[in-house]
Amino acid sequence: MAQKPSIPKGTRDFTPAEMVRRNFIFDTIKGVFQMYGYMPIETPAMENLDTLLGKYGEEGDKLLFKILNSGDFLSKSDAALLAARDSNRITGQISEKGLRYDLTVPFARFVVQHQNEITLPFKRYQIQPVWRADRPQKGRYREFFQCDVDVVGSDGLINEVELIQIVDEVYRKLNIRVVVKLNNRKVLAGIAEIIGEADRMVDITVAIDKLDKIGLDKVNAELHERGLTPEAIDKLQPILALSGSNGEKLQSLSQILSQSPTGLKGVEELTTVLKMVDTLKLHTPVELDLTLARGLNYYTGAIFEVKALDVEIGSITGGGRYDDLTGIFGLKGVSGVGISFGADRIFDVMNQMNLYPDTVTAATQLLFVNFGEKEAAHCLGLATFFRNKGVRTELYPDVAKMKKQMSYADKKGIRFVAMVGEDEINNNKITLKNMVSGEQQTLTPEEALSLIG
RNA sequence: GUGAUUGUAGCUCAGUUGGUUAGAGCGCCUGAUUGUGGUUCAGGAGGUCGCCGGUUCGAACCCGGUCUUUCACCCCA
Repeated sequence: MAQKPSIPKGTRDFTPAEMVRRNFIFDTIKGVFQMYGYMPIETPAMENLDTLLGKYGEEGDKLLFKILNSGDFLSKSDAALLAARDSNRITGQISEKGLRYDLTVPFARFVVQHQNEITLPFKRYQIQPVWRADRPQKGRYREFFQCDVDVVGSDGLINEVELIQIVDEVYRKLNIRVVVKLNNRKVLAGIAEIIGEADRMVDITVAIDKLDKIGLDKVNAELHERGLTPEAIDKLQPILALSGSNGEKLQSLSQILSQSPTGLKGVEELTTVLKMVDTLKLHTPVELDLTLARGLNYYTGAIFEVKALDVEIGSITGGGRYDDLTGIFGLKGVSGVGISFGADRIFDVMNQMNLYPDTVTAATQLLFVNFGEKEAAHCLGLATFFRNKGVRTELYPDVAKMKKQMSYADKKGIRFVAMVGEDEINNNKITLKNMVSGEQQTLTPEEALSLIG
């Protein structure tokens, strides 16, 4: 019985036409990364579960895809837990591997594990899929590609600047209008500190992150719900109301945070980065956004987010500085900073706006019609001639009706069809048909080449 | 995890208050045209109406469950 084939929720197949476009995106991004001295690495799709667990917060743990142990995994598990149907606790007994949730944590693991083979500062890029057991929705998939660039082992803020420069360059090459939003965790920590809620930074940031979306009143309501005192919420108001240029915001902040050394350090970092970025004269606006929080709680300094200006789709790139991610795996004192381009969202944006240049194609340029065994053998040699000259060439593999072979060329968007039968073989010519104009003429291979090239 | 929403031919979609044999456009296949595609014309194939169960004399249509699609929330690229 033939069953209807399907793929898991939130995953997708990509057709050749789509892959050509996706590869254009990947190649563009990769090219820019390499131009800045980042080197590629790859890590396994699956990691040991204890590498992943606890790195993304409670919510992140829930979104991890876990892999069932091989063999008779139930025989070794605790009967009482099984009987109690306690999924959370039974998980540790039946699963010890999980699919990677992002590329940053596996990278941190990689750095620690290979610390003797790599030279700090270590600049790497990594383009691989990640998996999250989320409910799919607009711009959100369960399997998607991230394109990460990170540098570890360097505290210099020049790295932050360089990353912004990379963002600018990638999106200029892809022709997507974006804005870079910049914030700093130290500033957020300072704010939490001076309003007297130092240990509630995550609650505060998660709430104010929604300011754009739900408005001030609802943010205040949520802050209250999350257990902040009315006094603290009151003190927060002037900060939420901050406006003006980046410079003006920084000025106000340095006053507001004057009692918080951490906060002031954040302001100083932001100032330094923004000053350097200014001198670069980028196309992309860089905006200081205090409401930018970002979920991942391993960030300790700069936080970035990039939003597309012409398409409503959440952020298409994000990242930040993490001072001690490798510490969890036993290597202290190595700071990292990096960003991640969300390839699938970029793909969605590019598709929606049809931003691909016409040159994005991998179509065959020349098809040899197959008239029979003898003719095909002759065409094999001719095809090699054209391929050696850089023409994407194929020979139809079967002796099929002309109509079928022509329509194959038509559907594949092949511009030229070569017909080589007995006459052509004898005269060492080929009959070349231009599928767009419909014209055809009999030529020597060299003449044909100049027409195709 | 919470709340909605979708599912009929390969694709996009019609399908009346529940009533005989479920339709259209596009695509596909064959021929008109044995060395000529895209246009035209003639013909043809293709459907357990997502799946399981229930109500009914009778279900694509009503009810329940389940899977899937899309969307919002939580969270996030």
